[in-house]
Amino acid sequence: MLSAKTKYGIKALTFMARLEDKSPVQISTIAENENISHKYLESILLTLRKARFLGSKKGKGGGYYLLREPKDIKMVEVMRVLEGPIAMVPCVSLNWYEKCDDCPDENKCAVHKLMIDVRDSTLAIFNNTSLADLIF
Amino acid sequence: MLSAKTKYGIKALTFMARLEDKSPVQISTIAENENISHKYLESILLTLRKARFLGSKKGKGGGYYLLREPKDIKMVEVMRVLEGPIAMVPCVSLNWYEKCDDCPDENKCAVHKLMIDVRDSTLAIFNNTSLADLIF
DNA sequence: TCATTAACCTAGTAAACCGATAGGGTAATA
DNA sequence: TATTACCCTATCGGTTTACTAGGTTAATGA
Repeated sequence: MLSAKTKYGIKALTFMARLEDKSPVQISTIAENENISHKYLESILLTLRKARFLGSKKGKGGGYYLLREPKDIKMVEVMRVLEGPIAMVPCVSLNWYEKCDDCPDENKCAVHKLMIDVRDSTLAIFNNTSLADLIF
Repeated sequence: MLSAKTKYGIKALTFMARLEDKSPVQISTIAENENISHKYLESILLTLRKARFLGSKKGKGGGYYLLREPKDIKMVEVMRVLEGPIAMVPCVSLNWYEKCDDCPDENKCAVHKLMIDVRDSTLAIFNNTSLADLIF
């Protein structure tokens, strides 16, 4: 299951990407338009800012804004920041690898073999999709 | 994340598929060989039996056995029984569809669009992989 | 200068989910 | 008829998740 965090994060990013005006957008604006809890969205945008997707401005007229062009924001980066590993099992994760306790030889493991295929195809999609591709 | 339930279920199925002897295998045998808790595996095999992947035999010399040839067991069926929906969000699920509360129009939703692609590529893999493909 | 605005940050919580266990019941075998 | 091994329900402890509370800091502008 995709977490609400990731879902909301992507929605917020696309909301910003769709705007003509490039001046800062307030959390409330996004929260109301996308039907997301203000406070929860706040924590998500904070994460996205720390990951260098967003910049922010405090005080009156402040808010968040995209630091890069939508076409330069690959979904694989967004997914890794918000959702974590792309792989369905740690033993096939490229960035969060972890050995299974129970598996003596992962080269003979059926789950491992299957999940590598799934990881690769999912990865290909996230690598080839940018934020710009999701706006229409 | 893939649940332990699904992981153990697939391991149990491949364990059986690899056997020359087609007589019933006891839970304990699989549990010991694959390092799975006996009691937990028991509940998983029960699920697989109810889903008609396995048959069972009670009493001494009893156990579980595959009802179909490994090549005729598609992973998409196994995944749906053990893991549930293939899709990462209910709004793109073919078998467990559910509308999002927050989304007024899912045709304009970025998450929806992205997750349809992921679902389709994952589905293709599970459709084209049988239990027999995972034994080597 | 100082009130207002809006992002920043830490902590906490209720509910849900998950992996595992307990403890019997039932049917088949020898 | 004792043993074996599957069948079934209930429960539990730990973790994660979605969300909330409540205050701090920095920028704006009247």
